[in-house]
Amino acid sequence: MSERASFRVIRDEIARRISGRLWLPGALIPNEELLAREFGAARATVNRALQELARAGLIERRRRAGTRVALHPVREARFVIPVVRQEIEAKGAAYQYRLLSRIEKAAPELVRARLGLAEETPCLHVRCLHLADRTPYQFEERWINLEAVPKAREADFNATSPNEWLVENAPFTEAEFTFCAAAAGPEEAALLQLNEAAPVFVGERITWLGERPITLVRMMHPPSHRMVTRL
Amino acid sequence: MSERASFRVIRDEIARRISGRLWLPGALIPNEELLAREFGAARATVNRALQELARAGLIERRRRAGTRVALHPVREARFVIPVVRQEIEAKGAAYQYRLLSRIEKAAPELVRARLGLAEETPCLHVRCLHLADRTPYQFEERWINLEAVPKAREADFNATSPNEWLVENAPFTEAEFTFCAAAAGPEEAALLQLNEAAPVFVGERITWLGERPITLVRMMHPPSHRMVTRL
DNA sequence: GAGTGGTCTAGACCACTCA
DNA sequence: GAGTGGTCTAGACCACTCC
Repeated sequence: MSERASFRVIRDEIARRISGRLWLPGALIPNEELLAREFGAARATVNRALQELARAGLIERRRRAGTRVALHPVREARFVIPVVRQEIEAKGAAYQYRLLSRIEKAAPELVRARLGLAEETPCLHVRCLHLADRTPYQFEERWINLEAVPKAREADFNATSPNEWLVENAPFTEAEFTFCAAAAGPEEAALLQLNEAAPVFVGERITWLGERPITLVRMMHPPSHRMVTRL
Repeated sequence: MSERASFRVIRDEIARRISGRLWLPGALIPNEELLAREFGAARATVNRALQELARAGLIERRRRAGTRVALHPVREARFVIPVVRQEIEAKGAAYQYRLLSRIEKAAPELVRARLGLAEETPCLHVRCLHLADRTPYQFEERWINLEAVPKAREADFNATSPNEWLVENAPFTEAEFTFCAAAAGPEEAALLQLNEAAPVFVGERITWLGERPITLVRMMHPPSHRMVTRL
Protein backbone atom coordinates (compact mmCIF):
# COMPACT_ATOMS: atom_id res chain seq x y z
CA MET A 1 0.00 0.00 0.00
CA SER A 2 1.89 3.08 -1.15
CA GLU A 3 -1.46 4.86 -0.96
CA ARG A 4 -1.20 5.26 2.77
CA ALA A 5 -0.10 8.81 3.42
CA SER A 6 3.35 8.70 4.92
CA PHE A 7 5.00 11.61 6.66
CA ARG A 8 7.76 11.36 4.05
CA VAL A 9 5.32 11.80 1.20
CA ILE A 10 3.79 14.80 2.91
CA ARG A 11 7.16 16.27 3.80
CA ASP A 12 8.50 15.94 0.28
CA GLU A 13 5.36 17.32 -1.32
CA ILE A 14 5.49 20.39 0.90
CA ALA A 15 9.21 20.84 0.19
CA ARG A 16 8.35 20.64 -3.51
CA ARG A 17 5.75 23.38 -3.21
CA ILE A 18 8.26 25.60 -1.47
CA SER A 19 11.17 25.00 -3.80
CA GLY A 20 8.77 25.31 -6.75
CA ARG A 21 7.81 28.78 -5.45
CA LEU A 22 4.19 27.71 -5.21
CA TRP A 23 4.42 28.88 -1.62
CA LEU A 24 6.64 31.94 -1.49
CA PRO A 25 9.13 32.90 1.23
CA GLY A 26 7.34 34.53 4.12
CA ALA A 27 3.95 33.17 3.09
CA LEU A 28 1.68 31.46 5.57
CA ILE A 29 0.94 27.85 4.70
CA PRO A 30 -2.24 25.94 5.63
CA ASN A 31 -2.45 24.79 9.21
CA GLU A 32 -1.95 21.20 10.31
CA GLU A 33 -5.61 20.33 10.34
CA LEU A 34 -6.17 21.53 6.78
CA LEU A 35 -3.11 19.72 5.51
CA ALA A 36 -4.17 16.58 7.33
CA ARG A 37 -7.51 16.74 5.56
CA GLU A 38 -5.85 17.42 2.19
CA PHE A 39 -3.48 14.46 2.48
CA GLY A 40 -6.01 12.20 4.15
CA ALA A 41 -3.70 11.72 7.11
CA ALA A 42 -3.86 12.22 10.85
CA ARG A 43 -2.77 15.55 12.22
CA ALA A 44 0.14 13.89 14.04
CA THR A 45 1.49 12.67 10.72
CA VAL A 46 1.39 16.13 9.21
CA ASN A 47 2.97 17.45 12.37
CA ARG A 48 5.90 15.10 12.00
CA ALA A 49 6.42 16.12 8.37
CA LEU A 50 6.34 19.81 9.30
CA GLN A 51 8.67 19.37 12.25
CA GLU A 52 11.27 17.81 9.99
CA LEU A 53 10.99 20.69 7.56
CA ALA A 54 11.27 23.17 10.40
CA ARG A 55 14.38 21.43 11.68
CA ALA A 56 15.87 21.65 8.21
CA GLY A 57 15.16 25.37 8.25
CA LEU A 58 12.73 25.41 5.35
CA ILE A 59 9.77 26.65 7.38
CA GLU A 60 9.27 28.57 10.61
CA ARG A 61 6.53 27.66 13.03
CA ARG A 62 4.96 29.58 15.87
CA ARG A 63 1.96 28.78 17.95
CA ARG A 64 -1.04 30.80 17.15
CA ALA A 65 0.88 32.57 14.35
CA GLY A 66 1.03 29.47 12.17
CA THR A 67 3.65 28.12 9.80
CA ARG A 68 5.52 30.28 7.29
CA VAL A 69 7.98 29.55 4.53
CA ALA A 70 11.33 30.64 5.91
CA LEU A 71 12.87 33.84 4.56
CA HIS A 72 16.38 32.63 5.26
CA PRO A 73 16.23 28.94 4.57
CA VAL A 74 18.88 26.47 5.71
CA ARG A 75 20.94 28.01 8.41
CA GLU A 76 23.15 25.13 9.34
CA ALA A 77 24.86 22.16 7.82
CA ARG A 78 26.36 19.08 9.27
CA PHE A 79 29.69 17.49 8.80
CA VAL A 80 30.79 14.04 9.72
CA ILE A 81 33.46 13.46 12.33
CA PRO A 82 35.42 10.72 10.70
CA VAL A 83 37.91 8.28 12.07
CA VAL A 84 40.95 8.93 9.85
CA ARG A 85 41.36 5.35 8.82
CA GLN A 86 37.73 5.08 7.71
CA GLU A 87 38.01 8.42 5.94
CA ILE A 88 40.97 7.16 3.92
CA GLU A 89 39.55 3.72 3.25
CA ALA A 90 36.28 5.27 2.10
CA LYS A 91 38.27 6.93 -0.69
CA GLY A 92 39.46 3.50 -1.74
CA ALA A 93 43.02 4.19 -0.66
CA ALA A 94 45.27 1.97 1.45
CA TYR A 95 45.64 3.19 5.00
CA GLN A 96 48.99 3.31 6.73
CA TYR A 97 49.99 4.68 10.06
CA ARG A 98 53.27 5.65 11.74
CA LEU A 99 53.77 6.52 15.36
CA LEU A 100 56.39 9.27 15.59
CA SER A 101 56.69 9.87 19.31
CA ARG A 102 54.95 9.25 22.58
CA ILE A 103 56.05 11.01 25.73
CA GLU A 104 54.51 11.53 29.13
CA LYS A 105 55.07 15.10 30.24
CA ALA A 106 53.33 18.23 31.38
CA ALA A 107 51.53 20.12 28.63
CA PRO A 108 52.76 23.58 27.64
CA GLU A 109 50.95 26.59 29.00
CA LEU A 110 49.00 27.16 25.79
CA VAL A 111 47.58 23.64 25.75
CA ARG A 112 46.80 23.66 29.46
CA ALA A 113 44.89 26.88 29.03
CA ARG A 114 42.76 25.49 26.20
CA LEU A 115 41.99 22.36 28.16
CA GLY A 116 41.64 24.08 31.52
CA LEU A 117 44.26 21.89 33.21
CA ALA A 118 46.39 22.56 36.27
CA GLU A 119 50.15 22.84 35.80
CA GLU A 120 51.00 19.49 37.34
CA THR A 121 48.38 17.45 35.48
CA PRO A 122 50.09 14.48 33.82
CA CYS A 123 49.62 14.35 30.07
CA LEU A 124 50.55 12.10 27.20
CA HIS A 125 51.93 13.74 24.10
CA VAL A 126 51.56 11.69 20.93
CA ARG A 127 52.63 12.52 17.41
CA CYS A 128 51.81 10.35 14.44
CA LEU A 129 51.29 10.30 10.72
CA HIS A 130 48.42 8.86 8.69
CA LEU A 131 49.06 7.94 5.06
CA ALA A 132 46.77 7.18 2.14
CA ASP A 133 48.37 5.02 -0.55
CA ARG A 134 51.78 5.82 0.96
CA THR A 135 51.22 9.55 0.61
CA PRO A 136 51.12 11.63 3.80
CA TYR A 137 47.50 12.42 4.52
CA GLN A 138 47.40 13.80 8.03
CA PHE A 139 49.91 14.72 10.68
CA GLU A 140 48.34 14.31 14.10
CA GLU A 141 49.64 15.91 17.28
CA ARG A 142 47.73 15.08 20.42
CA TRP A 143 47.66 15.77 24.14
CA ILE A 144 45.77 13.31 26.32
CA ASN A 145 44.77 14.18 29.87
CA LEU A 146 46.02 11.16 31.84
CA GLU A 147 44.01 12.16 34.87
CA ALA A 148 40.85 11.56 32.83
CA VAL A 149 42.16 8.61 30.82
CA PRO A 150 44.84 6.84 32.90
CA LYS A 151 44.42 3.69 30.81
CA ALA A 152 46.11 5.53 27.93
CA ARG A 153 49.46 4.81 29.66
CA GLU A 154 49.10 1.16 28.75
CA ALA A 155 47.72 1.68 25.27
CA ASP A 156 49.85 0.35 22.43
CA PHE A 157 49.83 3.23 19.99
CA ASN A 158 52.05 1.34 17.60
CA ALA A 159 49.22 -1.06 16.93
CA THR A 160 46.31 1.34 17.10
CA SER A 161 46.35 5.04 16.38
CA PRO A 162 45.38 7.22 19.34
CA ASN A 163 42.42 8.33 17.29
CA GLU A 164 40.94 4.85 17.14
CA TRP A 165 42.04 3.90 20.62
CA LEU A 166 40.28 6.90 22.15
CA VAL A 167 37.12 6.30 20.15
CA GLU A 168 36.95 2.86 21.76
CA ASN A 169 38.15 3.73 25.22
CA ALA A 170 37.31 7.31 26.04
CA PRO A 171 33.76 8.41 25.30
CA PHE A 172 33.05 12.12 25.19
CA THR A 173 29.95 14.21 25.49
CA GLU A 174 31.21 17.62 24.41
CA ALA A 175 33.49 18.61 21.57
CA GLU A 176 34.78 21.80 20.03
CA PHE A 177 36.12 21.95 16.48
CA THR A 178 38.26 24.62 14.95
CA PHE A 179 39.38 24.82 11.35
CA CYS A 180 41.90 27.18 9.87
CA ALA A 181 44.73 27.57 7.38
CA ALA A 182 48.33 27.88 8.47
CA ALA A 183 51.86 27.76 7.08
CA ALA A 184 53.72 24.50 7.54
CA GLY A 185 56.69 24.63 9.90
CA PRO A 186 59.94 22.90 8.87
CA GLU A 187 59.18 19.60 10.60
CA GLU A 188 55.56 19.52 9.48
CA ALA A 189 56.59 20.30 5.92
CA ALA A 190 59.07 17.43 5.92
CA LEU A 191 56.53 14.98 7.29
CA LEU A 192 53.83 15.97 4.82
CA GLN A 193 56.35 16.20 1.97
CA LEU A 194 55.69 19.88 1.35
CA ASN A 195 57.86 22.91 0.93
CA GLU A 196 58.39 24.90 4.07
CA ALA A 197 55.68 27.50 4.68
CA ALA A 198 53.33 25.70 2.29
CA PRO A 199 49.68 26.26 3.24
CA VAL A 200 48.18 23.48 5.34
CA PHE A 201 44.62 22.81 6.41
CA VAL A 202 44.40 22.48 10.16
CA GLY A 203 41.59 20.93 12.16
CA GLU A 204 41.65 21.07 15.92
CA ARG A 205 39.40 19.15 18.25
CA ILE A 206 38.96 19.29 22.00
CA THR A 207 36.71 16.77 23.71
CA TRP A 208 35.23 16.55 27.17
CA LEU A 209 33.39 13.92 29.15
CA GLY A 210 31.00 16.08 31.08
CA GLU A 211 33.21 18.79 32.57
CA ARG A 212 36.38 16.79 32.27
CA PRO A 213 38.77 17.55 29.40
CA ILE A 214 39.88 14.39 27.59
CA THR A 215 42.11 15.33 24.72
CA LEU A 216 43.22 18.07 22.37
CA VAL A 217 44.28 17.09 18.89
CA ARG A 218 45.68 19.08 16.01
CA MET A 219 45.27 17.48 12.59
CA MET A 220 47.25 18.92 9.74
CA HIS A 221 46.58 18.17 6.08
CA PRO A 222 48.43 19.07 2.87
CA PRO A 223 46.73 21.74 0.73
CA SER A 224 45.28 19.14 -1.59
CA HIS A 225 42.91 18.20 1.22
CA ARG A 226 39.22 19.04 0.84
CA MET A 227 36.62 18.91 3.56
CA VAL A 228 33.28 18.51 1.84
CA THR A 229 29.79 18.42 3.21
CA ARG A 230 26.33 18.63 1.74
CA LEU A 231 23.03 20.20 2.60
CA MET B 1 2.61 19.30 35.64
CA SER B 2 6.24 18.33 35.37
CA GLU B 3 5.15 14.85 36.48
CA ARG B 4 3.86 14.00 33.04
CA ALA B 5 6.56 12.01 31.30
CA SER B 6 7.86 14.06 28.44
CA PHE B 7 9.98 12.68 25.64
CA ARG B 8 12.66 15.16 26.71
CA VAL B 9 12.79 13.76 30.22
CA ILE B 10 13.07 10.23 28.88
CA ARG B 11 15.65 11.22 26.28
CA ASP B 12 17.83 13.03 28.81
CA GLU B 13 17.60 10.26 31.38
CA ILE B 14 18.68 7.68 28.82
CA ALA B 15 21.53 9.93 27.67
CA ARG B 16 22.57 10.24 31.29
CA ARG B 17 22.67 6.48 31.72
CA ILE B 18 24.85 6.17 28.65
CA SER B 19 27.31 8.95 29.41
CA GLY B 20 27.42 7.75 33.03
CA ARG B 21 28.50 4.32 31.74
CA LEU B 22 25.50 2.70 33.40
CA TRP B 23 24.77 1.31 29.98
CA LEU B 24 28.06 0.47 28.27
CA PRO B 25 28.95 0.90 24.60
CA GLY B 26 27.64 -2.03 22.61
CA ALA B 27 25.16 -3.08 25.28
CA LEU B 28 21.54 -3.79 24.48
CA ILE B 29 19.12 -1.48 26.21
CA PRO B 30 15.53 -2.34 27.21
CA ASN B 31 13.01 -2.32 24.39
CA GLU B 32 10.47 0.40 23.86
CA GLU B 33 7.69 -1.38 25.67
CA LEU B 34 9.74 -1.94 28.81
CA LEU B 35 10.97 1.64 28.85
CA ALA B 36 7.44 2.89 28.33
CA ARG B 37 6.35 0.93 31.37
CA GLU B 38 9.33 2.15 33.42
CA PHE B 39 8.68 5.80 32.62
CA GLY B 40 4.91 5.48 32.75
CA ALA B 41 4.65 6.78 29.19
CA ALA B 42 3.17 5.58 25.94
CA ARG B 43 5.40 3.62 23.62
CA ALA B 44 5.21 6.40 21.03
CA THR B 45 6.73 8.81 23.51
CA VAL B 46 9.64 6.52 24.24
CA ASN B 47 10.00 5.99 20.51
CA ARG B 48 10.39 9.70 19.95
CA ALA B 49 13.03 9.98 22.65
CA LEU B 50 14.98 7.06 21.22
CA GLN B 51 14.75 8.36 17.68
CA GLU B 52 16.32 11.64 18.74
CA LEU B 53 19.14 9.81 20.46
CA ALA B 54 19.67 7.65 17.39
CA ARG B 55 19.80 10.74 15.20
CA ALA B 56 22.42 12.19 17.51
CA GLY B 57 24.44 9.00 17.12
CA LEU B 58 24.29 7.92 20.76
CA ILE B 59 22.43 4.70 20.08
CA GLU B 60 21.92 2.38 17.15
CA ARG B 61 18.59 0.77 16.47
CA ARG B 62 17.61 -2.18 14.34
CA ARG B 63 14.34 -3.96 14.03
CA ARG B 64 14.22 -7.26 15.73
CA ALA B 65 17.80 -6.80 16.98
CA GLY B 66 16.84 -4.02 19.37
CA THR B 67 18.61 -0.86 20.47
CA ARG B 68 22.27 -0.73 21.43
CA VAL B 69 24.52 1.94 22.87
CA ALA B 70 26.66 3.10 19.95
CA LEU B 71 30.29 2.04 19.88
CA HIS B 72 31.34 5.20 18.10
CA PRO B 73 29.18 7.90 19.63
CA VAL B 74 28.75 11.32 18.10
CA ARG B 75 29.39 11.03 14.46
CA GLU B 76 28.55 14.48 13.25
CA ALA B 77 28.61 18.08 14.27
CA ARG B 78 26.81 21.08 12.93
CA PHE B 79 28.07 24.41 11.82
CA VAL B 80 26.13 27.52 11.16
CA ILE B 81 26.00 29.05 7.71
CA PRO B 82 26.46 32.68 8.54
CA VAL B 83 25.72 35.79 6.57
CA VAL B 84 29.11 37.52 6.54
CA ARG B 85 27.79 40.77 7.89
CA GLN B 86 26.13 39.05 10.84
CA GLU B 87 29.25 36.98 11.44
CA ILE B 88 31.35 40.13 11.71
CA GLU B 89 28.86 42.09 13.75
CA ALA B 90 28.51 39.17 16.16
CA LYS B 91 32.19 39.63 16.97
CA GLY B 92 31.45 43.23 17.89
CA ALA B 93 33.35 44.58 14.90
CA ALA B 94 32.19 47.23 12.43
CA TYR B 95 31.17 45.77 9.10
CA GLN B 96 32.23 47.33 5.82
CA TYR B 97 31.78 46.16 2.30
CA ARG B 98 33.37 47.04 -1.05
CA LEU B 99 32.16 45.90 -4.45
CA LEU B 100 35.20 45.26 -6.62
CA SER B 101 33.68 44.22 -9.92
CA ARG B 102 30.51 43.01 -11.49
CA ILE B 103 30.45 41.66 -15.02
CA GLU B 104 27.96 39.64 -17.03
CA LYS B 105 29.80 36.98 -18.96
CA ALA B 106 30.00 33.28 -19.60
CA ALA B 107 31.59 31.29 -16.80
CA PRO B 108 34.90 29.53 -17.39
CA GLU B 109 34.87 25.85 -18.13
CA LEU B 110 35.84 24.88 -14.58
CA VAL B 111 32.98 26.79 -13.03
CA ARG B 112 30.46 25.55 -15.59
CA ALA B 113 31.48 21.99 -14.86
CA ARG B 114 30.98 22.38 -11.12
CA LEU B 115 27.59 23.96 -11.63
CA GLY B 116 26.54 21.73 -14.50
CA LEU B 117 25.84 24.65 -16.84
CA ALA B 118 25.77 24.77 -20.65
CA GLU B 119 28.39 26.88 -22.40
CA GLU B 120 26.05 29.66 -23.39
CA THR B 121 24.34 30.10 -20.02
CA PRO B 122 24.51 33.76 -19.00
CA CYS B 123 26.25 34.36 -15.68
CA LEU B 124 27.06 37.24 -13.43
CA HIS B 125 30.55 37.40 -12.01
CA VAL B 126 30.86 39.43 -8.82
CA ARG B 127 33.94 40.13 -6.73
CA CYS B 128 33.82 41.94 -3.43
CA LEU B 129 35.52 42.43 -0.12
CA HIS B 130 34.11 42.27 3.40
CA LEU B 131 35.94 44.10 6.17
CA ALA B 132 35.77 43.92 9.96
CA ASP B 133 36.92 47.10 11.69
CA ARG B 134 38.55 48.20 8.43
CA THR B 135 40.63 45.03 8.25
CA PRO B 136 40.04 42.70 5.29
CA TYR B 137 37.98 39.79 6.54
CA GLN B 138 36.80 37.94 3.47
CA PHE B 139 37.37 38.16 -0.25
CA GLU B 140 34.31 36.86 -2.08
CA GLU B 141 34.26 35.74 -5.69
CA ARG B 142 30.93 34.62 -7.01
CA TRP B 143 29.21 33.27 -10.10
CA ILE B 144 25.45 33.63 -10.32
CA ASN B 145 23.41 31.63 -12.81
CA LEU B 146 21.27 34.33 -14.48
CA GLU B 147 19.00 31.74 -16.02
CA ALA B 148 17.92 30.74 -12.52
CA VAL B 149 18.06 34.23 -10.99
CA PRO B 150 17.42 36.77 -13.79
CA LYS B 151 16.49 39.39 -11.21
CA ALA B 152 20.14 39.56 -10.19
CA ARG B 153 20.70 41.76 -13.28
CA GLU B 154 18.84 44.58 -11.58
CA ALA B 155 20.26 44.06 -8.11
CA ASP B 156 22.31 46.93 -6.70
CA PHE B 157 25.36 45.18 -5.34
CA ASN B 158 26.85 48.49 -4.23
CA ALA B 159 24.14 48.80 -1.63
CA THR B 160 23.76 45.15 -0.67
CA SER B 161 26.36 42.43 -0.90
CA PRO B 162 25.47 39.56 -3.21
CA ASN B 163 25.51 37.34 -0.14
CA GLU B 164 22.68 39.20 1.52
CA TRP B 165 20.84 39.88 -1.72
CA LEU B 166 20.74 36.21 -2.61
CA VAL B 167 19.63 35.18 0.85
CA GLU B 168 16.62 37.43 0.39
CA ASN B 169 15.91 36.76 -3.25
CA ALA B 170 17.09 33.31 -4.19
CA PRO B 171 16.10 30.48 -1.89
CA PHE B 172 17.94 27.21 -2.19
CA THR B 173 17.19 23.68 -1.18
CA GLU B 174 20.56 21.99 -1.70
CA ALA B 175 24.02 23.16 -0.86
CA GLU B 176 27.52 21.77 -0.98
CA PHE B 177 30.35 23.16 1.14
CA THR B 178 34.03 22.69 0.64
CA PHE B 179 36.79 23.93 2.91
CA CYS B 180 40.48 23.89 2.21
CA ALA B 181 43.74 25.76 2.59
CA ALA B 182 45.45 27.45 -0.34
CA ALA B 183 48.19 29.89 -1.13
CA ALA B 184 47.11 33.45 -1.85
CA GLY B 185 47.61 34.63 -5.42
CA PRO B 186 49.09 38.10 -6.02
CA GLU B 187 45.75 39.88 -6.31
CA GLU B 188 44.19 38.04 -3.40
CA ALA B 189 47.21 38.75 -1.23
CA ALA B 190 46.97 42.45 -2.01
CA LEU B 191 43.27 42.58 -1.21
CA LEU B 192 43.64 40.73 2.07
CA GLN B 193 46.85 42.63 2.91
CA LEU B 194 48.97 39.48 3.02
CA ASN B 195 52.27 38.48 1.53
CA GLU B 196 52.01 36.60 -1.70
CA ALA B 197 51.64 32.85 -1.23
CA ALA B 198 50.50 33.35 2.35
CA PRO B 199 48.16 30.58 3.48
CA VAL B 200 44.46 31.42 3.18
CA PHE B 201 41.39 29.61 4.44
CA VAL B 202 39.00 28.98 1.58
CA GLY B 203 35.33 28.12 1.82
CA GLU B 204 33.36 27.25 -1.27
CA ARG B 205 29.63 26.92 -1.50
CA ILE B 206 27.39 25.80 -4.33
CA THR B 207 23.64 26.08 -3.96
CA TRP B 208 20.74 24.65 -5.92
CA LEU B 209 17.02 25.20 -5.95
CA GLY B 210 15.81 21.71 -6.67
CA GLU B 211 17.90 20.61 -9.66
CA ARG B 212 18.75 24.12 -10.73
CA PRO B 213 22.16 25.55 -9.87
CA ILE B 214 21.95 29.02 -8.36
CA THR B 215 25.39 30.20 -7.47
CA LEU B 216 28.96 29.20 -6.73
CA VAL B 217 30.91 31.30 -4.30
CA ARG B 218 34.51 31.18 -3.16
CA MET B 219 35.22 32.88 0.15
CA MET B 220 38.80 33.52 1.10
CA HIS B 221 40.00 34.45 4.58
CA PRO B 222 43.38 35.49 5.98
CA PRO B 223 45.14 32.85 8.10
CA SER B 224 44.02 34.51 11.31
CA HIS B 225 40.52 33.25 10.54
CA ARG B 226 39.06 30.48 12.71
CA MET B 227 35.95 28.48 11.94
CA VAL B 228 34.70 27.17 15.26
CA THR B 229 31.83 24.89 16.08
CA ARG B 230 30.75 22.93 19.12
CA LEU B 231 29.23 19.58 19.96
C1' DG C 1 -10.78 34.38 24.34
C1' DA C 2 -9.55 31.84 20.47
C1' DG C 3 -6.50 29.73 17.10
C1' DT C 4 -2.33 27.38 16.28
C1' DG C 5 1.33 24.25 17.07
C1' DG C 6 3.39 20.82 20.79
C1' DT C 7 2.86 16.70 22.87
C1' DC C 8 0.86 12.58 24.88
C1' DT C 9 -2.04 8.27 24.82
C1' DA C 10 -3.75 3.79 23.48
C1' DG C 11 -4.16 0.90 20.10
C1' DA C 12 -3.08 -0.95 15.72
C1' DC C 13 -0.69 -2.77 11.76
C1' DC C 14 3.43 -3.22 9.13
C1' DA C 15 8.48 -4.19 7.92
C1' DC C 16 12.43 -6.06 8.90
C1' DT C 17 15.36 -9.52 10.57
C1' DC C 18 16.88 -13.16 13.44
C1' DA C 19 16.46 -17.94 14.81
C1' DG D 1 7.42 -17.65 13.34
C1' DA D 2 8.22 -14.23 16.55
C1' DG D 3 10.29 -10.09 18.49
C1' DT D 4 11.57 -5.47 17.71
C1' DG D 5 11.35 -0.94 15.89
C1' DG D 6 8.65 2.22 12.38
C1' DT D 7 4.67 4.47 11.58
C1' DC D 8 -0.13 5.80 11.53
C1' DT D 9 -4.69 7.06 13.72
C1' DA D 10 -8.06 9.45 16.51
C1' DG D 11 -8.66 11.91 20.19
C1' DA D 12 -7.24 14.77 23.87
C1' DC D 13 -5.20 18.46 26.54
C1' DC D 14 -1.82 21.97 26.97
C1' DA D 15 1.16 26.21 25.95
C1' DC D 16 1.85 29.97 23.65
C1' DT D 17 0.58 34.13 21.49
C1' DC D 18 -2.20 37.30 19.08
C1' DC D 19 -6.36 40.06 19.43
